[in-house]
Amino acid sequence: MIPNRFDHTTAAGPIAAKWDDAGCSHAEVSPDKEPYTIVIPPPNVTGALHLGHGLNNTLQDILIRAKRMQGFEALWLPGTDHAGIATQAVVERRLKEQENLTRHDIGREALVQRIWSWKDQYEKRIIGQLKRMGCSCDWRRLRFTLDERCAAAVRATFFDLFQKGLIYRGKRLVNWDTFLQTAVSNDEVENVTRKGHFYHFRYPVIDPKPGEPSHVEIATTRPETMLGDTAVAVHPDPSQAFAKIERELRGKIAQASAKEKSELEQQLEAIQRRQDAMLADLEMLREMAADGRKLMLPLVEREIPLVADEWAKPELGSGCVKITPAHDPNDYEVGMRRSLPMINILNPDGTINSAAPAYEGLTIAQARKQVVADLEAAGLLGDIEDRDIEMPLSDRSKTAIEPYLADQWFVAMDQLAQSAMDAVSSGQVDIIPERYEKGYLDWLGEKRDWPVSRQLWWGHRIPIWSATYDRESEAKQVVAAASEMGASGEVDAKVQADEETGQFSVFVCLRQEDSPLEPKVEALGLERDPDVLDTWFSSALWPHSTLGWPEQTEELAYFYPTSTLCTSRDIITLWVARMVLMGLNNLGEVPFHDVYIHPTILDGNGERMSKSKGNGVDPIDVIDKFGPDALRFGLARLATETQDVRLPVQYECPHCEKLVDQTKKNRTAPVVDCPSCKERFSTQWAETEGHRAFPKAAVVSEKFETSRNFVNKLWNAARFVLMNLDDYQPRPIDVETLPLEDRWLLSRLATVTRQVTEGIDQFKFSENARILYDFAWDEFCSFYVEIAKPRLADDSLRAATQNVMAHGLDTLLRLLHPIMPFVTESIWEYLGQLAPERGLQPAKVSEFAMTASWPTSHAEHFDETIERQFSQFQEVIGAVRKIRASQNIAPRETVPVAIRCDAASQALLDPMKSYFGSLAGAEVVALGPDAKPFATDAPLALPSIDMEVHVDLEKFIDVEAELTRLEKLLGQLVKQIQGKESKLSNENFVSRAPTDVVEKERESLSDLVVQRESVQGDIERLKEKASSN
RNA sequence: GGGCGAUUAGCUCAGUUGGUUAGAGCGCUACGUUGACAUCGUAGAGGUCACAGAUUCGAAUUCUGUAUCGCCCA
Repeated sequence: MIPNRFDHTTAAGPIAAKWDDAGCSHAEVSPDKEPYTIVIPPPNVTGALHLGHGLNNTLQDILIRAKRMQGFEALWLPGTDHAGIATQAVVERRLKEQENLTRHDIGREALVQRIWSWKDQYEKRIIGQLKRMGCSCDWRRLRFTLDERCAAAVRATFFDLFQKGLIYRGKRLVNWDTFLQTAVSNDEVENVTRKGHFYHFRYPVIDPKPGEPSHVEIATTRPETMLGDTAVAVHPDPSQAFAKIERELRGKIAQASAKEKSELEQQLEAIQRRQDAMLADLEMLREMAADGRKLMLPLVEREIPLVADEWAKPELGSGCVKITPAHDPNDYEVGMRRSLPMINILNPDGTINSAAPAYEGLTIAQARKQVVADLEAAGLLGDIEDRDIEMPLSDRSKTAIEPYLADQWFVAMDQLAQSAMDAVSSGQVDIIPERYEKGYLDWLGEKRDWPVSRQLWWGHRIPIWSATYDRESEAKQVVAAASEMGASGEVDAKVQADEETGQFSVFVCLRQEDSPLEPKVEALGLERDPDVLDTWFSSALWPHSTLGWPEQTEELAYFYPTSTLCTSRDIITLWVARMVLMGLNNLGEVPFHDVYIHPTILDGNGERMSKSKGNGVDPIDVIDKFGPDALRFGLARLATETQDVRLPVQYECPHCEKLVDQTKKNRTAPVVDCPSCKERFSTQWAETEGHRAFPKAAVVSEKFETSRNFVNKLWNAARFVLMNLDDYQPRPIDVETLPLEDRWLLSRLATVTRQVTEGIDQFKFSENARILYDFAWDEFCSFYVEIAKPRLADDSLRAATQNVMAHGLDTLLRLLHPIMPFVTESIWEYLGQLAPERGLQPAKVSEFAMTASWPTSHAEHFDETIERQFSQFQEVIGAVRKIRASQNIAPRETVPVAIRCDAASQALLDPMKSYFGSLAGAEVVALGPDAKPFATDAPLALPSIDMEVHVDLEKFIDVEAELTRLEKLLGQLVKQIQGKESKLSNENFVSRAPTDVVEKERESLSDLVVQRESVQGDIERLKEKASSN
């Protein structure tokens, strides 16, 4: 006997093992088949996966399983990403917390060793998560962005770009993370608003002319940066600047609502007052700047110029701004424009360096205090205002980012970016949904050079050896010596002049990993760059490095370009764009044809899921509770075309198993009181032993409950089918001879198969899930299976019913398999035991659902008339049920029913009379044009199909209930009739709307009127009857 | 400041090119358990489609503006 529940806890493991043993997910080069390839967006080994990854990977698996069934050689290539900064940061933080050591204490090799063991641990966990979700990756091809094959690809690419002159070294202002001591990209910086202060300083003017001020006032939120000031700027044309602001404000006022107007007018007045008060002074300063006046920078006693630059805003502060080119991005621009010196005042660890000897060694915070105190002592400190300041924070270390001038390697993006833009504009790469193309093109269009150095130890080390020389001839000699060491494809050397120092740098790039040339290059006095490459550099190569490039493997020839990339929108620029340009550079071909961008999962409060917030849900917790199929089905339903979806998150109380909504408050609490059973449970924040004494609650979402129920429904429908197949004999299905309900099922299967097949190609995951859910539940279970019950009991119909039923279930299993692989596989096995040969022309099916062929949509089975007729039947059933419910007739009672209809409907319904029993607890006693109401009658008219359904209430009558029902019905009818009448009496509607629409309205109005009269008659009769009793 | 998106039932979401009474799941109410399934069945209640204009005979749907929320970029 088959159990009445699908027990995923015992079933899923063995199923996965069988697939694995049979090599179902392994793909090989098969020239006679068309390839379909997906490379996984490699998850970071920094941490475990949450439901965002769950969604991403479920969708990929749906695609790959469907394509595999469709006969493609389907390869889903798995792997993980080393995630340079993130992973090193995690390991370093642990090192500090647990052993109070820094990376410098243990050294490069030991740190990298520790990160490798971290990687091993998390890679294992991630792969385990994917496997439990049922992901049918080709595990034999598992890759890691830092493995040898990927390293070879990185090396080959870097060398190629270097040789093409697309890699150069430059000083740039970078986002410096003083904790991790590395530059981070803009994308790894998050701006937060903090409370801070706005300090006003006075810088003395050197030798002011008569009438000129003795001091210039500036203001800053970061006082310590004044140590690196190299100028003070004033606007070159303050009066014009004021005029421009006034013009803009007036423009806004003209368009503003009354409410905003007064506020804007106040702003305008303020600007005017300011102009009156300050314009003369600012113009004088402008003249002083033109005249070359200098200021004395206090504390460091450096002469700095007063310059005219538009960065100074007359409307803000004193109208003058200090310029610190080495520590502020805007000031850097001013420095470039005005050729100012750039003085770096920071050591890599964020302490003040020897550029300001009096402050050397102080941290930024200490220096800030000291500078303010010293300026006050010197009488140069003005007001200190409170102010909200925007502060850049490192995503990785959560410490403040310092703009910092450093040597970095860059990839010149001009040509590369253009090629990636062209690939999308020309349609070689399709981004779906299309709206994401804009962001991609805009970002690439800026063609900003890509800084690829990271001052880290975890990553691909930059393969450049360098040295600096005073004389160009000397540098050229070294270049010549290095170039002679190997062929031009092995070694490349360049000289780069440094304008600032007047020195000459020699850069030598080596092509091979562990090249024998390394010691020779080092013997020339060159040193290898200590930095590693940005992680995205190696992930940019992922679609081809994983297939063996730079080797010309047969896998590469066969599986590349890949078919589809499935990812989330936050890395369209960081990753997708870079894969496109690297694929084009290295292979001359785009890496994939379709980029499908799926939604981002938010929690119930609309916030992104993350482990650090506590709202991250581990797919394993959901699988433990609801099963892998429920997880997958639930996630697939979320994948609509929108960009965010909300998934409320709950704790599952370990005592009573009730779900407790997660709120912003309780999600960071170490222990929570269960509101249902009043017991306590702990959370991921539990720290003390006291907390840990309470059992820990899993974090899940009830959204998966529906899906779990669906799995159960499917299981039980299959169980019914299986229980009735003991004497099954395969026989061809002859459509012409089948009764209505069978032909209806085949017609619906044809449509559903077509829709689902199209849905896969159009990435309509949610719609597919809905179509299959509705079909399986509302049609296959609620109607087909119910109708099959009496037929299976009838010996003359049993065999044909078994064949169609087995075929229907078979098709449903195949269509559902990509979304719910485990339960469908399990049923498939049972079905195979009883009906190993099945189908329209019975044939032996494959051993696994996973390897079964995808159903074909039989267009010839689609029959509109049949579907319309069947829906008439469904309407009649619905009418009987409504009457029964309104009369509170007990389900075990069978009610006599009379159906007044035309001859055609009579012919249709006559053979289906016996199904009224199981579907509506009714017995049809009269059917056709002559069917009459009963003496004690409950009627329901179905005017759209010209039928009336009557139920004999002789034994059941509840006059009050019936009157209530009829009067409610009458009310609805009257309302609808009024609406229609007013519509049709509107001359505009009648004359302007298309005639068929008007005609339809007229018809439906007359139907409603007929119905109203009949209901009124029923009410009167009933009232009479009630009063006569 | 710019871009993208969202706003529909208590909650989470559908809603095709404008056209009957705007749908589903969960939750809620009532009734119901004799072999597919209570992880179920049947019926029901529940909506000013964020707001304001415009276009149209007709707008959840098209356009403009506003508000709120989220994300990305500066």
